[in-house]
Amino acid sequence: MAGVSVATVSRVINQNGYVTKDTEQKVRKVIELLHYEPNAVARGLAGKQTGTIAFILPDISNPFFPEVARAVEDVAQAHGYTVILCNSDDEGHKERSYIEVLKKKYIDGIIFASNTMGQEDMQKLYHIDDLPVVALDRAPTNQTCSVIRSKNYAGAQMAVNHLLSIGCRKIAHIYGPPQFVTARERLAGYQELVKKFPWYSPDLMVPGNFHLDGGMKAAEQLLRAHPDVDGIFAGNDLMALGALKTMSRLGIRVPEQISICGFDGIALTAVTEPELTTIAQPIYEMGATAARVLIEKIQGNDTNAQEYELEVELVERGTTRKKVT
Amino acid sequence: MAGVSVATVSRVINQNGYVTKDTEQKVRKVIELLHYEPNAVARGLAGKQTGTIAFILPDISNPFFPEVARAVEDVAQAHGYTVILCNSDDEGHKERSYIEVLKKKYIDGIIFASNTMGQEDMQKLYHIDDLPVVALDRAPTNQTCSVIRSKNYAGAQMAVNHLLSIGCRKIAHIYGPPQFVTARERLAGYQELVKKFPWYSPDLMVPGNFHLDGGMKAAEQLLRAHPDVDGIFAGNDLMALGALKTMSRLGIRVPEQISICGFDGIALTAVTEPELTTIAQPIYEMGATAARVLIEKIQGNDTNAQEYELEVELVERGTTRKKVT
DNA sequence: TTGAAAGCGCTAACAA
DNA sequence: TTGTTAGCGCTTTCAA
Repeated sequence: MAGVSVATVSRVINQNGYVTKDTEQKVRKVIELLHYEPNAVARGLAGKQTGTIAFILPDISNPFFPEVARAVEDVAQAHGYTVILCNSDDEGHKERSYIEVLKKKYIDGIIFASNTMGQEDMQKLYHIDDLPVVALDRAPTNQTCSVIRSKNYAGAQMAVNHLLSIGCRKIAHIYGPPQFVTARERLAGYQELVKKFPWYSPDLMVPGNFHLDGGMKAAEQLLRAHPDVDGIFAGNDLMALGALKTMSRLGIRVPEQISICGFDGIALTAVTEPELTTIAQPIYEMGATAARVLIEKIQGNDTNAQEYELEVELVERGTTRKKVT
Repeated sequence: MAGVSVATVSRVINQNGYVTKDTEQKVRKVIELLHYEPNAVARGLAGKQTGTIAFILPDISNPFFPEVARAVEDVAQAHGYTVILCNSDDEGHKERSYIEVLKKKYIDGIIFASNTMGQEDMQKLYHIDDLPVVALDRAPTNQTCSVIRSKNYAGAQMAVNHLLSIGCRKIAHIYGPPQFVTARERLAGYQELVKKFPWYSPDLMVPGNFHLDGGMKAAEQLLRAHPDVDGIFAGNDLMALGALKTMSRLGIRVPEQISICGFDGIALTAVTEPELTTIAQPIYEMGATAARVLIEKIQGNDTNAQEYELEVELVERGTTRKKVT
């Protein structure tokens, strides 16, 4: 110790315990002088907090997630945390193996955007009750896990209402894999609103896979069965873009002949021409909120689970336009 | 120790030092029994290796990077490493602050895809000579840093040759920010090949920003100055997509009136209609190679810097088509 | 071949 | 208010 003391330094650095202004000054000076940097790993060992959180998602290549990841990292960074990225491909065994590794590394908390395991599994199997967890888009089943979601049901209805309002008279829906809550909610929102119409028919709802190709195929199938469809609400933007592609290939004009509305609000919706009308989730905000909530939990405030339901917004663009009749 | 020994366990786990088959068996059994999991943080403290690498990139929201990140994470994961994600926005101070944090955390190595600092800075300022580093897309200036790149110059010429071969007779180039080597190399490749033609003119090269809007504006500007351009080679896919958008807005048919070729091979090139012809880099492969090389360095083999130059490939799609004359 | 013990660098309880 | 010291859980000499 160039100055005088020993682990009073610790007190200075952590700003806890009693220290005289005087000695504090001294210590800080020496710290400065020596370019001293506390060793994070040692602190981790001693304090069981590493200033690291993990973000487990299905696949960072899926265009929805980079923006979320960016938000998570931004907020984490701002609070002095570092984030570990984990691609689970929605496979349970990958999630599990990540969790094991992460726990060994004294991770401080986890943000889950991957859907495989029920919360119960997580708790039971991995004893992460103690570990702060926040989830994106799934129902909370335990007390320690907060959830960030957005208004899928209401959003779906906004989409349908928008299509109705511009004059569509037969609206179909391409829905995502039913194992995702988001897909189910959006489907339900559509169905509820639409079932009262005379043109309603269950096979106006066709399954997709939340990807481009799924949207393309679903749209083809749809048009074969219902050539008179004049509006499509897709369960996410990727499938909507797929549908748009199919239209383009079949020589069907959008929005003149068929209007298309997506869901998510990913950046890609602005690259096509016409640009895609969509129900935009506050994607960045969702990631940022998740990180914020997680960090608050880690730091001890706000222990109980909460559900945050963010607003969605209709972004009207080229793939939908008022019909001139 | 439930079995018999003490830190022989360490030897067993790390498979080093002498241990009898017999005691090894015993130890393993107890490990199994107790569900013992070595504590990674403690190992980190003791051994100065944490099994964690960092991936510093400009922005994970930029569509080029998710696929790289995915590759890095896949390979890391396969080798028992965990990856920390860092968005630098190409700002030096962010890179620096990350490096500081990462060093404190005993990170084992860094993959750099961010371009701000010269290697010299990195070495001089942050003493990361000891730390294994591999860079994506930049010239190596020091001995310890390997570089992964792809054939930008040759790729640019493939693009131009392709446009020539389908009958384009006046080919423009939208180039990226000159501070990026990749942008400079692609520009050089274009220029070298094109300067011998009578139609060549320096203002056929217009600047873009590697983003969609930059491509859109550049294309507008270009067409104003040279309405007779019939081929555009953009420095990356995003700008090419921007150019495509501009064409679509101006009612110019692609590929009939103007052909467009991009560079990178990102997934987005398949969402538009027509789909974008592009010079595809092996994006995933680049990330995977970076991770592989880094891990090899970390593990001691292969200490010296190498340059890996990966092949690119022409992916012919809808935005270019043989002119019928 | 195995055990004892000294760290790795920091935090926190306990004395002083 | 500050110093001592015992861990945190593992690796690694050095002896035995």
